[in-house]
Amino acid sequence: MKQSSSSAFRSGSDFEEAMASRVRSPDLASDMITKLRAAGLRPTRTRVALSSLLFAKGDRHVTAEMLFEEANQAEVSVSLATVYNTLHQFTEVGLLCQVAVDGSRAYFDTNNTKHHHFYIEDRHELIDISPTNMNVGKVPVPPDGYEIFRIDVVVRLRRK
Amino acid sequence: MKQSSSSAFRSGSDFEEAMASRVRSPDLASDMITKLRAAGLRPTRTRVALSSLLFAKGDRHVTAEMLFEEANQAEVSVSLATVYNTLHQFTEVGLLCQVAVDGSRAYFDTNNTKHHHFYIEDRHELIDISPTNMNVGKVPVPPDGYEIFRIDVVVRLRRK
DNA sequence: ATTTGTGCAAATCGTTTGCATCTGA
DNA sequence: TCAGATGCAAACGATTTGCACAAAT
Repeated sequence: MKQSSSSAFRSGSDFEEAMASRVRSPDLASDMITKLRAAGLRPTRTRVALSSLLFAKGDRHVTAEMLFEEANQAEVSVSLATVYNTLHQFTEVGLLCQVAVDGSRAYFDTNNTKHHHFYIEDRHELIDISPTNMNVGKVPVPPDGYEIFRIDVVVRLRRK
Repeated sequence: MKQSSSSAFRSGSDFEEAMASRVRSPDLASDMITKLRAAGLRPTRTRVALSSLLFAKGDRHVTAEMLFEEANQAEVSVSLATVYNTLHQFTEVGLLCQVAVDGSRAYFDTNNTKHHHFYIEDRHELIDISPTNMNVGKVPVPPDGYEIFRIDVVVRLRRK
């Protein structure tokens, strides 16, 4: 899994050092570089920094605004526009998936395996539901010419 | 069910005539007046006109923009803001329900019974799925202090 | 060197709000 | 009469885009 950081990029570059200084663990950065390369994205500083934030702490559900604040506080300064662009790029290559629950904001989920969600409306908070704990029964046949590519289940919660 | 139109509102009013002239069938208008009154909303011209459009043709999934165009073409001129307000009022009193599938637009569904949806992404189109044809299995217990008030299932479709 | 990404500000889109005016009970 | 609705325009928040600059291969 983990590999020596030098294996992930060209030697003699100060890219490695620059990257390492931006995140807590140099190993994390190199993991991210590997991950980005595997996804076909060039591992730029911004992408490495953002993916480190996103993927370091297990499953997360973030809005662009949330990630933007997090990044600007602790890491490289990024513009909000770039955060949006990056989140969409990550989504396109399958590193993230987008969850439509709120209408007003877009949530991005670092868990890209099949699963569902609780949505706590008054806290604007998402919680994963493993497909083990909840599965959808029979699904009707889609209209002609179309196929199912995803099934989203949102269990909406309110304070008792 | 249906009742004579004069029974629905004060006699001597030209409200009835005005309403009747705005929709194909005066009976439809009076049905709408009844429906609105039952929901605790005053049957104003705008509300009667919009509800006639919404509820005359069976189950529909509309955006504010769609209803706005429809109304302005065929009926009383309404402002887009009023369409939004009216859709929300209808939702609050349970005549409509709001479906969050697209993130960018809000859809309003005239079917307010429990059911699910196909969502055809490339056409931005919703199709009802009766709960008879699809049901969700066991649902995990919600976190403490919260209760489930709705479960949304969206089956996303793509062209084959 | 060439291609690809980034920052910024301005543009856009859907939606909401404030307020003066109108209308139904 | 008078609370409640409506229209309009302006305000708004989230997201996207255009373009000059910077960085990665």
